[in-house]
Amino acid sequence: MSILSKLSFKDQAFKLREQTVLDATTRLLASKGFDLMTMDDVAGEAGISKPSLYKHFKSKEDLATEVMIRLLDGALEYLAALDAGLSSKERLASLLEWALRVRLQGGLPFLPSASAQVKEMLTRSIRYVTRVYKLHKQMEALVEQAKTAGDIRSDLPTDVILYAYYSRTCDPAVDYMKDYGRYSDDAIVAHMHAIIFAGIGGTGQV
Amino acid sequence: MSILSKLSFKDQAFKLREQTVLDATTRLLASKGFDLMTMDDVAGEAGISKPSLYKHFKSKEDLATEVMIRLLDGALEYLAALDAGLSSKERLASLLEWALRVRLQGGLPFLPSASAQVKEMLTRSIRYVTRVYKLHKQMEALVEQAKTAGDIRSDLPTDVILYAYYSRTCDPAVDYMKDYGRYSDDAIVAHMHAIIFAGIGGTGQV
DNA sequence: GTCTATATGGGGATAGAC
DNA sequence: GTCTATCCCCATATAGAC
Repeated sequence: MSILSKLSFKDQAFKLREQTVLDATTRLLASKGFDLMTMDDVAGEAGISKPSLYKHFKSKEDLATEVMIRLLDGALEYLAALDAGLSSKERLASLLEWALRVRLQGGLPFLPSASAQVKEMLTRSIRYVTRVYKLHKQMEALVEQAKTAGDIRSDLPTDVILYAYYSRTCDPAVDYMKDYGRYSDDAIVAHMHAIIFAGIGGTGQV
Repeated sequence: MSILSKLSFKDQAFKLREQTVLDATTRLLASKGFDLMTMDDVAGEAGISKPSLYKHFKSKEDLATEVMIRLLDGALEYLAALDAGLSSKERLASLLEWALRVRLQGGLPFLPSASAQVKEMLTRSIRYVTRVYKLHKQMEALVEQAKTAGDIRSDLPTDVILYAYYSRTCDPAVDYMKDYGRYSDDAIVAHMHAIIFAGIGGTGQV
């Protein structure tokens, strides 16, 4: 039974419209970024008026935060649904591939912006921080396990590995491969996988 | 003989003030980014008034573009001044270290923004594009040579290698290592070197 | 060339009708 | 709850005095 069937007809429409707005905002955040995205853009893209938009979300910051929360929920769900037989390194690789494909289809990276304002905005949201913490703890465990298995280098600190990993989801190299290199999504994912796990150095070189 | 000594006293002061403005803008672009940086910020940081600022640079875009041009000139100079005995891979590593240290000291990355607006702004400047092209050609040659020497993987396209390389100069992992990991600049440089050249995978793993 | 003071436009947010 | 029309701040850019 869908969650929607518990609600009245009007509330269903309201909830659906909310998802439409979140979808539109996701696309706009991905293409223009937080600073350049205007509430007029969002209203136009979602097909509603600006005051209606403000009935759903009390501010631009609130709206963007909800988008990021939904994205993190998606990541947590994906991670939880992974095949039980996969190794830790395979899980890391699979989640990275998921994130890259989300982004290649107009979605958002985990780290949406280097802007101090956006970072601060997100850390003010308890619901966002809770999810980041939960995901980070799971990722930490995966890296530790992969280190033990010898699939991830043990000579680099775990947090450094994770920072590098998260950063690949917003790597500008993806845009360059797509826009200038004309690579297919599959090729881009494969290249990013190679770059993060094996590096660009020749075999045996450090 | 300094270039300044060819100019009148007044022009010398003018040129020096221009460098002060560029320095201030560099710091502000690094901390706030183009969108959030205001011309009031720049004027205040440089210690002049806004109209004076506009006597030096005709627009905010012009100002930011000049900053990027000066940065690229710095990179080209650094590359040209490298010891003749260095291998191609050593040159690549050295330039990356230079770029990371510039950034760690409040400077800018090569790829200043993922914003379409900023990218378009920069590509409108012939002087900027000329320098990007010149640097890119030199980098391409270095990667090709390093591939031949077996120091860089030959199974990845050269442009993919370069996109990954450029992206490391603006990698958010650097900020995370500095802000959350409390790593020293030397440690950050070493970790970034390890990540780009050797990857995070265990030895012999791909 | 430098300043104070100001014009102009855009964008976040809302009042009030329906 | 949805819209039209509007408020108001802020940031780019400039006019005009010295």
